[in-house]
Amino acid sequence: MTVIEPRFDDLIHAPTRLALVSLLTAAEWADFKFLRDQTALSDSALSKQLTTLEDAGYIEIRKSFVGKRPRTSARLTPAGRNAFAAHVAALQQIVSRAGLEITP
Amino acid sequence: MTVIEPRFDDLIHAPTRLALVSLLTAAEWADFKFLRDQTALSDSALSKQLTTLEDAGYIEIRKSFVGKRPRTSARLTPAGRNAFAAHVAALQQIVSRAGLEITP
DNA sequence: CTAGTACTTTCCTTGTTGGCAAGTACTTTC
DNA sequence: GAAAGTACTTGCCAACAAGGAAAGTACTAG
Repeated sequence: MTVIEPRFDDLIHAPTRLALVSLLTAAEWADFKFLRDQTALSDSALSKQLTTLEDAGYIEIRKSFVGKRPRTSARLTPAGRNAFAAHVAALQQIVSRAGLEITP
Repeated sequence: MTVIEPRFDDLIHAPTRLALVSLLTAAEWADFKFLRDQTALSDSALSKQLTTLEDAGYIEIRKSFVGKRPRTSARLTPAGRNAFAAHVAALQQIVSRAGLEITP
């Protein structure tokens, strides 16, 4: 059992990328359209954010074909999954410092 | 028992203000120096952020004197406390959608 | 050959942040 | 009593991030 050390990550913290990464933790490969619809981002905005996350090493992008149509999918890399978990731990620390109860 | 409806708050989400507000939830009145030291912000940056939070109605600023020296303190308003709780609930929703557990 | 799909890239405008420096209002020190 | 220090506040500015619009790429479909 590995201990996740809290680490606040500015790249992940930004609202749009937080949403993206959280969507990706749930799924394996998620495709462009799905991410665009879930996040309500424009094609160009999504494309840019995916590139940013890819450059950071947090996601992997796969380009395949479905029939003859191109399909772009993304999934978290282990590094991305880790960074997200570490960021969540950091948020948790902030929140618990605040003395708020969290009851799901 | 009041139910807190999740509401993502961009004003609170920004890293510096998230830190500030979380510090304020723990304390009653917190003074300028304390907040500046805990957040590692410059005087000017802190002053501006406090004004931003005050304008939003999230904090209250009190100016008093300790001996002959001025002392600026801040505390959350009920609205601020609520907004923070609602934002935390929103974050929780994002995180839980990701299938990660939060245990305080 | 024109239109459409599925993105990507460039250009540009807008908004946010923090640094730096000057300002305010006193108080303390030399 | 002039200069320096405390405790902030405000104005100006440069850096950067983010998204819209539109053109570009690379095919496929009609």
